[in-house]
Amino acid sequence: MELQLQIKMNEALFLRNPEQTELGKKILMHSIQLIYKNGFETFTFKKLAKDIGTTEAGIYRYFENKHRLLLYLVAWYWSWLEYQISFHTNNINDPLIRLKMVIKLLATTVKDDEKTSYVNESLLHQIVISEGSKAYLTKHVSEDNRHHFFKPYKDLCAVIGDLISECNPKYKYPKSLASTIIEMAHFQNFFMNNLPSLTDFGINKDEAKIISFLDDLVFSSINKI
Amino acid sequence: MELQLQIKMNEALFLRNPEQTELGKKILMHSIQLIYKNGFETFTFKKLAKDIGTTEAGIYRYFENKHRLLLYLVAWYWSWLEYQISFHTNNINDPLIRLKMVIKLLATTVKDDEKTSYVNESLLHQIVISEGSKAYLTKHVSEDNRHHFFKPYKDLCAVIGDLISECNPKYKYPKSLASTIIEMAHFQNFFMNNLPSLTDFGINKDEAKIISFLDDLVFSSINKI
DNA sequence: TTATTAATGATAGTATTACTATCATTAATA
DNA sequence: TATTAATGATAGTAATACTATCATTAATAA
Repeated sequence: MELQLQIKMNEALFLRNPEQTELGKKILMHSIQLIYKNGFETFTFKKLAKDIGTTEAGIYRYFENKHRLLLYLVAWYWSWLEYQISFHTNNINDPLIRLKMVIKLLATTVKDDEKTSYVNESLLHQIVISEGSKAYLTKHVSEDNRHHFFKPYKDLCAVIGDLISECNPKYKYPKSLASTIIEMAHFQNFFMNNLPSLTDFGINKDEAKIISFLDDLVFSSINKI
Repeated sequence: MELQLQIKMNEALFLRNPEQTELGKKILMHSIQLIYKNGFETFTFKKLAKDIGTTEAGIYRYFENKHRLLLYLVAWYWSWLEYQISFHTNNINDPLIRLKMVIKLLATTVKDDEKTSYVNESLLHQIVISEGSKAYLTKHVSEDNRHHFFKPYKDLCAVIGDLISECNPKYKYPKSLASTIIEMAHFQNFFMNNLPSLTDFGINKDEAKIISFLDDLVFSSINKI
């Protein structure tokens, strides 16, 4: 069985749909590799063009600028993750077990998904950890929000928030707890690998411990009477 | 009584000590204003120089580049906050009350501190909320860490972690919980003001609710048996 | 008092970044 | 066969991120 997964992206994110052409797919594939390797700050369209074997102008036909490309990649990731969550929590009735699964999916290193040929989810996951917050930590966050560029992130947060409310309808901060889980799944990973003294996982760098921490955090909060 | 507060900064952060000259103090004062106003991305030494009435080269004599200046400002902020914490928790014996005070100090909008003439803590607090993570979310985080540029942040985290352990010696994740509190005090504030659907405080934008959320999160976690 | 040093000002220059514009070529479709 | 869509090739511009040089001024030491 060979499946192909296509994620419907907000069309305002790009000038030309990168998923519909060979060059577009190359832009996605190589930008993920380059940003993963050298970070978003030093990433330029010129370097990307050289890497692909096209010209700078060629890239600009797809994305207005590198920030839009980052928004695209990050939005793609959150959409993909929401799909993963709905896939893996399907048929599980107990919301507590579903929530546990969500935490696991958020905090576990991702393997490359064969269903998406031009996106390496494993690298993209690392990019979202290191660069994801830069998507919204800008002066134009409200404008970008008006364009619905953060919809996949907000949708995911809403899904998790609803799940938390399902576990405990009386819990007062489901959305904030949801965004806390999402952010901390990534920040604790980044800290563990780069500033380990900010975590309790520095010695063996075991992501299972991040999951335990988040489980403890979440279920302590919502299991109270 | 007129006091002057001087924070001892890591000398590797600057080329020439900005606190020791008039121009240096202007650089700190005006960079805070400019970054607050336009964000770190569009902030340049050229604009800063023009704002101050000096030349670009003049700024470069103090800071190697704008990222070092950001590191300086953020490090300054965390040092200042640790001082605030030690000041406000002095004479409080109960670690639970001390921890509550810490959360309050982390999550409360800061007023300008008269004791530091050339740093507007209120604006700096907003900068740390919006730009603080960019200090370490880089490819050179390990190198910067080797230079001890994050020491004030790590020190603060250690102080809070120790306080958590004092509240409950059996709690397994004091450092991770500490970094979670610090980050979330800021992220929930940013979300509340810019992407309110990611929080439960969107309607009235009341930072007291952020404090309640963090209190609930922390004390649920550590008060278990 | 003069000599020396430290800090600043003024100016110039370079490589890179972040784009925009134009025109020719090729491939796909009508 | 004509038309359109996508790409390639090239050029150019303003801004960014620096580095270098030399003159001037202010503070301090001999």
